[in-house]
Amino acid sequence: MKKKDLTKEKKILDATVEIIIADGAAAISTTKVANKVGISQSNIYLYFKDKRALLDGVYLREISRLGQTAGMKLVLDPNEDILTRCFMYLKSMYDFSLQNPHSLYVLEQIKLLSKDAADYLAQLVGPKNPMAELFTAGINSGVLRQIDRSLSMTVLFSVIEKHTENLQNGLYTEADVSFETVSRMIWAALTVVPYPENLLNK
Amino acid sequence: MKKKDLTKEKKILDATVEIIIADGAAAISTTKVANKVGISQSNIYLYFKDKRALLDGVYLREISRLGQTAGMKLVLDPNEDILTRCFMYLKSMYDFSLQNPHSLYVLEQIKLLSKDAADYLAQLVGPKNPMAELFTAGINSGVLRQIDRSLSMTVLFSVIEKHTENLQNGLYTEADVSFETVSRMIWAALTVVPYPENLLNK
Amino acid sequence: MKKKDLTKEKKILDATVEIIIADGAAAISTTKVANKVGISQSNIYLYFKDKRALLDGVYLREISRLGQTAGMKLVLDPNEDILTRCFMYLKSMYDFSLQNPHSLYVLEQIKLLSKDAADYLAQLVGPKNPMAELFTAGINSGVLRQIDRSLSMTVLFSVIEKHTENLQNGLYTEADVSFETVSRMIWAALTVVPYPENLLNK
Amino acid sequence: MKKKDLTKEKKILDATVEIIIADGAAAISTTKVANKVGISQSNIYLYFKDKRALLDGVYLREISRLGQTAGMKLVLDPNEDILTRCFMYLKSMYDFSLQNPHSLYVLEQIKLLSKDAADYLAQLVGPKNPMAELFTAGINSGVLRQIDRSLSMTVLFSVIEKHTENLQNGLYTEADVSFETVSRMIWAALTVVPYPENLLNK
DNA sequence: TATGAATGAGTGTTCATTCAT
DNA sequence: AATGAATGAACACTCATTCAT
Repeated sequence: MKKKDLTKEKKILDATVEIIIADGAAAISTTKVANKVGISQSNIYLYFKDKRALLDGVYLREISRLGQTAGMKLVLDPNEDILTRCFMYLKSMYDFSLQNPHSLYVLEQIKLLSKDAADYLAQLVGPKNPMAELFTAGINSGVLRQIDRSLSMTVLFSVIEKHTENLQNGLYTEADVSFETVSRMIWAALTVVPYPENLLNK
Repeated sequence: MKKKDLTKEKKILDATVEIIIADGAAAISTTKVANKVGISQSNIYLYFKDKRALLDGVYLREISRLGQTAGMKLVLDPNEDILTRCFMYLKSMYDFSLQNPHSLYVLEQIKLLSKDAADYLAQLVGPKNPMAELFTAGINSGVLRQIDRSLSMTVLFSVIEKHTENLQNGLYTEADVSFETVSRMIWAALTVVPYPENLLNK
Repeated sequence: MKKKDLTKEKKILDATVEIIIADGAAAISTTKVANKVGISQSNIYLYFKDKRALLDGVYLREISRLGQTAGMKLVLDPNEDILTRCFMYLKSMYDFSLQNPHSLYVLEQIKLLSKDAADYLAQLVGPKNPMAELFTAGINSGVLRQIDRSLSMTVLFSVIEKHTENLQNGLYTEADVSFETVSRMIWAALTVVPYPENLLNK
Repeated sequence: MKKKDLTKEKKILDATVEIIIADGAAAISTTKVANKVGISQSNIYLYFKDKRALLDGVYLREISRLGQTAGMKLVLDPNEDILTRCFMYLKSMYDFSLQNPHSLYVLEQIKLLSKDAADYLAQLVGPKNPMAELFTAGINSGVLRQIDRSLSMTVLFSVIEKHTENLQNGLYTEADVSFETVSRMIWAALTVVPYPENLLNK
């Protein structure tokens, strides 16, 4: 169970993601993943003890990717003012999604497969999450709408994911539906303050 | 493939829905469904030619349930003013979801299982849909936000679904998070006009 | 199990034959036959107690059709001279096959499905068969080759069947490969006497 | 799909052939084959990707066996005179069939099961087949009867197959019906020249 | 570290057959 | 005479997982 060859582990995760994108998470099988990587099926079990562990691997990598997004540093900086942090969070997510057009979809697909979806989401939205504190602060400072955080998160993620999907499918271009348009909508849902025009080109 | 025993067909659909709720759409198998109904597995094929047809059956029943919601008549009435119609649409969906707490989840699960999700969604959001006209009118009359309809729909459905789920899971009660709270959030995202306070208790 | 409606029985047999021709005997199923006839599946069991009985029905009808061929009267007439009877048998089979291009194929396909093929063939070539006597006489009178009858029959049937199949498939036309050509070949295999030119246009 | 254990693959093919011989090709099922070999059913899919591939495997092995028959070298030698080559072909087939009493039957059964029989036959009788050239030469040199090759092949194969079957069934012995007897019959059907007595004991 | 071999449980689907109406 | 409903057995095929090498 020692994972020496990190390259191989990465290849396996990549292949899994490819399959999710192409056929959905329900279509994942160790056979298909192994074929895609070009290794033997049983080899996968050296890197992941389970199919479950494989899915977890994909999920966690995607989550951590999301956490390492550039703008995140600013978002988590407690010295920055709340409104800016909130807006930058929105912008970071948007940028991240356009740069990793399949990330949110992959996350959703994996959640779909697990009944214990709540457990997973917990790692993202859960109480231990650094984001929780931002939300609390946001509400307390009168920026964010006073509503359960899960609903705000839902708006944020579902709109950005749908928008990304639309762009991928060529339904429209970013010229037609810009960041400003999308973020105004999300901002209206999440906050009770005017859209921060000044932050737009920051 | 004649379906005399409508009771049985209903039972099969019900069992399928139960499984989706309990374990997700990916967990559906004809065997499980049959066991739940208490019939032989092959019997299912007398009522549904395919597993696909079974899923379609579940999907369509849920969709039609949604379309028959009380408030829908008002929503589709072209003599009513646009703002009222939009608000009533939102309210109808909200009420429907609370009364059928699993409907939206079931619909989403089935959509996520099918790659041809677009085809399905089409029946709901598609151009032939009577809702499309409401949206166009809503935008033209300056009530709705000028943004691709799919994004507005996403906000509407995902928030209501999440809210319903939260209530189901006992995360909070309707006293904590009321229709007004939720609808204000959605309204802010969907429209560019003030929340119609007067329609609240209509 | 009373077979009142002879029309229906015929329709079932016809449908079965159609399926054999299209997809082979292995593809026969009561469902397919019933669908083709436009009756319910269980209805078939009123006319045939078994799938086996259905196949038998097809087989026997085809066999009896073969026995009722015009030229057969002459063949079985013991007053006619042996050489003529032999030639007419060959000609009868040839004509029959061209007029019923699927008959021999159907018979072969049904035999394929039964291990007890020998039992079936028996009805055709067996000792009780009137043809047996013709063969014995043919050999005794020095017309037919002294060889086990089954081998002669094999040449006769397999060549005619293949020829019919070739014509059906458009591999060549009767202008290219005439009765004379084919019958000369068969005649050479079956007999030890010259080809009866005079009987050709009889 | 790598096949290291050639023994196992062979065993599977052998079991399949046994079933064909006992019950006909239509009776083949992966379960039966697996049971006969004494392995789990799914194991078969490690050696053959398909049931189709399994049948192909049986077919091709039988075909190649046929091609490797001793006398074949002489048959294909273009320096040998045509009449000898033709006779040796006949003799090779005869010897092969008696030594592999089920080969021709197995081949026929598999062909009958496939609608695409033509494709299969092609490998045996097809235009790319070295035998095709022998036939053309045979006709041009005035040895073979001027008739479509498929008809000649039919006589050759069906008679030898039937003869082999008769011997197997104990209908008669080789003392009763010798190679000479059978080959004279086939020779008469295939050629327009006298039987080559001198080649008999070669 | 990697693989080929193996398997048992499970998949959706078709089938021949029976029976009450 | 005809049918809809029902079923158990069989089918080809896929899967996650294990193990010896």
